[in-house]
Amino acid sequence: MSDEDYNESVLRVVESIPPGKVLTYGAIADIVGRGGPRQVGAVMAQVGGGVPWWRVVYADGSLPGCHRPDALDHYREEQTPMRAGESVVDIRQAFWKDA
DNA sequence: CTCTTGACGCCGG
DNA sequence: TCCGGCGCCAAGA
Repeated sequence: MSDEDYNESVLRVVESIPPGKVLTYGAIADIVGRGGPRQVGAVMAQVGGGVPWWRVVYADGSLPGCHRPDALDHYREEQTPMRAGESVVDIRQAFWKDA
């Protein structure tokens, strides 16, 4: 497995996330079966520009600072479950339990 | 080769 | 339930 294959695997998982749902860095790392949350984050930072990056959040549903207000627009558009009045995803409901 | 840094996560107070 | 701190893994200086 080369680095490129790893990147591709991560990107593929992110692309497979349906609208209104989200996955955590740790979950993605677990699905890919290689590296850890930090590595997934590293991949996203480098080549995550072409995928629905806003559907990837912290394990507690909070947003990485890099998502900026842009992600909020997508969430509103996709009807993503959010915590009332707070820019935080309701991980309990939004977590994509299949994969 | 060692130290720091970063799109993270879990444990304990 | 909220906060702070420690642990992890790889890349870069």
